Amino acid sequence: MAQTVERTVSPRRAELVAAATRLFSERGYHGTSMKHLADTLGVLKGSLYAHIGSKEELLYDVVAEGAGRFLTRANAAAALEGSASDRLRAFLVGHIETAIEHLDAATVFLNEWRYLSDDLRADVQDKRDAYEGLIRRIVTDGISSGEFRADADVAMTARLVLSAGNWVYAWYRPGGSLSSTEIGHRYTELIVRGLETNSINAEVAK
Amino acid sequence: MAQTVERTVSPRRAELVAAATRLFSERGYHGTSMKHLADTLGVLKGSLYAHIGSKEELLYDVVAEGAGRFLTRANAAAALEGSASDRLRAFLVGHIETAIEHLDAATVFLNEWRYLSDDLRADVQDKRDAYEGLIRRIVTDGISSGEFRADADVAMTARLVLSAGNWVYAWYRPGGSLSSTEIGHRYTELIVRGLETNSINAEVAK
DNA sequence: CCTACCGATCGGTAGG
DNA sequence: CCTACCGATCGGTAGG
Repeated sequence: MAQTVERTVSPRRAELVAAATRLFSERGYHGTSMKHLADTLGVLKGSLYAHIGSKEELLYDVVAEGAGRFLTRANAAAALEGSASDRLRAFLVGHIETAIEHLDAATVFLNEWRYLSDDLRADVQDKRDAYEGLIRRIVTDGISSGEFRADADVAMTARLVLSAGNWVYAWYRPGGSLSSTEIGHRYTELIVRGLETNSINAEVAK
Repeated sequence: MAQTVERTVSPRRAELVAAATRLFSERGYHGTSMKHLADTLGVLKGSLYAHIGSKEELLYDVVAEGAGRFLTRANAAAALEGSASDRLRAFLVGHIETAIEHLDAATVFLNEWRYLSDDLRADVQDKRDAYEGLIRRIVTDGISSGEFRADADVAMTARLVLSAGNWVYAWYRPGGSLSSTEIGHRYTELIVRGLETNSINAEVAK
């Protein structure tokens, strides 16, 4: 009782999850074998089962870790005081920063979660629904406050924000000229202000 | 020489490609076995090789067919006479109609193309680049004509359009209340006109 | 973490 | 399109 209990996942398991994040991202869940994973860690595949129960458990770990990161950032953005467009910007910037800082985890989260079995997939679906609820709420608030146009389509606006954020993994490559923060800002400008000229927003903007 | 030459792919091969489109979409390329495909068609897996050379050839067929559909519609949109926003709308509506009418093919095209070997993948990449070039051109034209704001970011705007279109497969389910055409229109409105109030666009719009 | 192994399945082929 | 088969690999386990 004097010693702190080892409640953290074993470091070896964490290495396994890290390797799985990498390989599942590059080759897909079904395209990655346990032997592949084992080779990466320098052990034989049978040895992996000292740390995990199954390959699917590993996928769930990677996906849940990704989902958790996105949700944490989004909750922070939604809780900000400030205008709806401030919160929308914080939400999208946070999403894109997360996606880029953890590109492999984001890729697996977005592409491979559908291969989870029913129970685990339902768990992830709940998190995705909660996530979408946060951005919808921000849009709704902006309409209530008069900041966004009254006839704005909440569902479609929320989806456009998510589409911008969720597609980043597909085109972003490290070393680009724009930072993740800058990418988020530009998308937000586009969505909030639109493209057309003849808008007084152009003059209002700094 | 009197008979027309059988130049069309054999109907059996077409059925195979159709089955592959379905299964690769649901389970992924690596998650679909040749036995699986064969079961769907009611034959033994060895028999499939009378129609194809390899499993990868099948993936390429599905992906190339999807890419072709998108490109055809996009070329038509880009060739329209009319304002840049008209062409942007036609581009996005065409993309979304194509994605929804051929949801499985679109899903495979977007998610599984990366598992093609280098040569075939490069071929698909070229088509993707051409596609992105078309929408960038439309945005550039809109800036030149003064229709879009002069400080618009061409690359980011084009990416936002593609993000909206490419993410549809991830959330759209048949039986929704919006038609594919309507979805395309609403996204286009959002991108072109923006969300904020205090825009004279609100009054200008019909 | 290794040795040694399990039954099942993988993509693909030869020959008819 | 079937029969019959190929070597390789799959996820996973028992026992140490």
